This record gives sequence, C-alpha cells and structure tokens, in this order.
Amino acid sequence: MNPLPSHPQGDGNMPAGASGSTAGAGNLPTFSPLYQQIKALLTQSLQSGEWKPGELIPSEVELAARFKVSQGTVRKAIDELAAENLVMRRQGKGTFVSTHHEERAHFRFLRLMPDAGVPHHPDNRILDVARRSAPAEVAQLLDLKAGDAVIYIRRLMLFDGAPTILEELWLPGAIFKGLTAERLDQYKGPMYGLFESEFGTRMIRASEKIRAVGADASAAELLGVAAATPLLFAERVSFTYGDKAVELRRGLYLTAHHHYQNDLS
Amino acid sequence: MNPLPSHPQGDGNMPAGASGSTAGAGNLPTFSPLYQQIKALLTQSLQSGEWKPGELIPSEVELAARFKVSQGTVRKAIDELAAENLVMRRQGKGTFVSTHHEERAHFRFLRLMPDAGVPHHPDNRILDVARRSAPAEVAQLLDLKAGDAVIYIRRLMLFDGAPTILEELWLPGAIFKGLTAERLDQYKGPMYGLFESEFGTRMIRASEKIRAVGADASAAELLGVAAATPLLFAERVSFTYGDKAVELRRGLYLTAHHHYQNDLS
DNA sequence: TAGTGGTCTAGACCACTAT
DNA sequence: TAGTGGTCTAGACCACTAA
Repeated sequence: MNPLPSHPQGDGNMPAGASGSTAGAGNLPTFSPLYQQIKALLTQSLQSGEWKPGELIPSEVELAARFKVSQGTVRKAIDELAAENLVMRRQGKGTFVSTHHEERAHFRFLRLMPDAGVPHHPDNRILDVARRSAPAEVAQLLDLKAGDAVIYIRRLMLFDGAPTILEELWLPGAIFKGLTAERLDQYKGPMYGLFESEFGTRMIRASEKIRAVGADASAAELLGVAAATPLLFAERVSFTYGDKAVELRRGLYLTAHHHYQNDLS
Repeated sequence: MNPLPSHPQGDGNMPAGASGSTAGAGNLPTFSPLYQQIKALLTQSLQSGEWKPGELIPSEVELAARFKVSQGTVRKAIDELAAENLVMRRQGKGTFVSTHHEERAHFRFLRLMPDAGVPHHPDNRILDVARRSAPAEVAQLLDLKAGDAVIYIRRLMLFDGAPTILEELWLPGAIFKGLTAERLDQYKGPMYGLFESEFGTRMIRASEKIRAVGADASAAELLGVAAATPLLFAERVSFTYGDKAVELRRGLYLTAHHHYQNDLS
C-alpha cells in the first residue's frame, strides 16, 4: 500500500513534478515537496524504533520501491537526515541510524576542550540521584507541569584526575523511570548513550545559554578552587524527535586549563 | 573555452559518470567529483571579486553552459555554497552573493543575546586604534611573522546604553591599510560589513574559544562593574576564503543580563 | 510572459564493501 | 560478483518573481 496520501503520480510513467501533494481528499491542505514527506516518514520510523541506533536502514532502492517514488527523491530525503546527523551514510555498505555510542558523537556535545593536548574522556563521579517534583522553572523548560516527577542528578567530571565540570541534570520522570545511581555508576561512556540504549530516548539537538559566574562555596569545594573563582555556566535543554525536551542540564566549567570550543559559520 | 581541465565528457551525449577527472595530462593526480571542481571554480569567482557581495551570480543554466556540464551538477555545487552561507538562493530571482549587510547576518556572529526581550544592535564606542607590530602570540594566530604590522582596535559595545562588551581586535596591517578611527566612528553597523565593503575582505568562518575570567581594573571600570566580576572571555579567529586568518578578536562579555547563545546539533 | 530556482523522474556509470 | 551509496545527465513540470 502506498503510505503517501495521494501524491499526484499515476502509472509511474508520468513525472509527478514538484506539486506538493495535498493530504488526501479534503483533508489538511498542507503542501510540501514529496521528498519532505518521505523525510517525515523516515523520521517516524526512526522515532518509533523501527530502525534502532546503529542499525542499517533499508537501501535507497528498496525505500524508493516501498514509497513508489524515484531513488533520487529518497536520496534527497536521506541527504537531509544525514545533514541533521540523524543517519550516517557509508558508501558500499548502506545508511545507518546514528548513535551516541560512537567516538565522533562524544565530542559533538561535550565542547570543553583542553588548552593543550588531545581531548580525553572524563571520569564521572555521581554525587546525587534523587526523584523530585519539578520546580516551576525546571518544569517550564522541560515542558512539564510544575510538580511533575523529575529525576535529579548531580555529578562531577574529572579530566586527567582534575575536577573540571560540576553538572546538575533534570530528566522527566515518566521517561527515565528506573534510572538509579547504580546504573549510572556502572555505565561507562557518555550519558546520552545510556539514555539511548536503556530508555529508548535519543537526544538529537540541544540549545545552550552560557554565562560567567563566580563559584559558590559548594562548587568551589567540589572543583577544588577558591570561592568566587570565575566559572563558565552552561544551561542546556536537549531535545529528541519532534522537538520534545528531554533533559535540562546545568553545568559549571572550570576553564583554567580548558576552554569551550565553538565554530561559527 | 572549457575551464575544466579535461573532464571525461565528449560530445555531450555520453554521460560523464562520476569519474573524478584528472587535472590535465600528467598533472596533479587529484581526483574529485565534477561538482566539487565546479564549486571550486565558483568559489574562485567569489574570492576574486568577479561577483561582489550582494550581487546576483549567473543563472544555473548559464553556468552549466559555461562549464559544459549539466544543470544538476551546477546545482549541487551551488547547494553546497549555499549550505556554507557563501551564497543565498531566492526562488524566482536567482542566486546572490552573501553579504554582512543583512539583518540575518548580523546575529550569526554576535552570539550575545539579552535574557529577555528582542535582540538589539549595540552602540559602538571606539576607544583606541593604533598601528602596532604583532606580538608573537597574535602573529601566530593570524599566520603572520612576529613584528609584522597589525592594526589594533579597542572598543566598547553598549546594549540599550549599558556597557556590555569590551573588545580588542588585531587585523593584518597589509590587508586593512588605511583603517582609521574616523572611518570606524562614522561607520554604522557590523564591522564585518565595513571590512567587506571598504577592504574587499569578507569573513566567512570563525573559531571561538570561550572561558570565564575575572574583570581586571581597566575592564571593570569600562564595563561599570566591580573588579573581579566574572566575565565571559571569547577569543575568536576569523577566516576568509582559503582559510586565511584575517582577524583576531578578544572580547569580554558582561553576562549579568545577557547570555551567549549556542545551538548544538 | 519569460526567466529563475525547486522538484521529480529515469537511466547510466563509478567507487566502495562484502561474499 | 552483487549490492550499496555517489555522481552525472537529460528532460519535464512547478512555484515564484518581475517586466
């Protein structure tokens, strides 16, 4: 069956043209190019878990047959997904669902780099895991209702043994049910990898606001610096498919021997 | 004349295929797809000033005829240039060379946003303009020799009347000959616009390293805060075509009512 | 109405990977 | 050798803009 709601194509001999198809007869009058509709369908399959992180998705020819469009149209849809880092193309092998269990993904969201030397993976020390009800401000940023259950995590990250990042995380309780300190302690690697594997929630985009602040007594002690030491403060909201917020993260970065790297273009 | 060094195409009836053409007979054995070669040629025309910022470039069909390739190949080349913000496509009108004289370009490189309200253009107050010889560190970042002539600029930027950014700039003297305090004072709008219009040097990419620091006496006074107030410190190196460094900028940002906005993907 | 970029198709061949 | 993504062509029609 054709999963596309009536796009103007007949026997396959007549080009469809760029006519943005309408959604059925008398339905929503949404117009969009065919490849965008294909892209949306592919995204749905990613979101639903039909194709899981790290897995191979069907080939372009197979998808073209399934959707009854040309390979070029499927290709353009996948091109955009690849540009958004949702999938990865590998010539000769196929197209794979992106995963946070890859070296290259690790440092795309960890922007703190050493001033000298090569980037290392930090050691994590979980300080706190607790189930709480969301404060108003947290609830608003996570698109929850104030008082909804959230999981609160506090951790210290050490680079080469030196405490460098102090982070607080708030996660929607409904999604991350059963996340305990033990599981966090056992887990090696980036937290987004755990979220993806254990909770089926893959972070795909984030928005950060960065400021400079002075260390309070608690942060100063944990980071091993004097009180009022200037720290970089980053507030991050992460989103999964459908622009759904799934994490609020507030980090204090010690930038004595590290810097936040950003490339503008 | 065919500006492409012998790509394997005959009478125009035989598809060229994806064979990366060699550069002439017995020349550099560099292989690259046709569209990448076209892209390089287009970039040359941008760099040389054949098409100036804001201007319309030739249409896809005209370029296809000029280079003796199909329109689809030209299209793919231009697609990449558009993705890199070197050109802007406008349906029905044509493809235009990007320019810093556009609203949308202003805030792509000015990442400091007000915590509340809409972004405003800052007022600039030039504090200092001087011709100097490049310190070793500056020379290294700008890919100059230590002692080479550089232009040093110091300025204060005010948002809604409040001093918020204190910046130092180092520019290669050879490129920005004749840049005076008067011209900087007279000029309204982003400095990159002036660089582009008056000096034919267009910034297209930048790399920033960000830290938190405490305000020294001088910065504190100019920004109207107490000494040791935490400030965000951003060191930026800007590049023009060919990854040539053309600016070193060091800014201190007061983040009491503003934040550095960054989107990760 | 003419010209531009935007979409879509169909078919060819290439480069790479695995069997 | 078969299958995958990558490149290239040729031609059609659509959406938008301006004269």
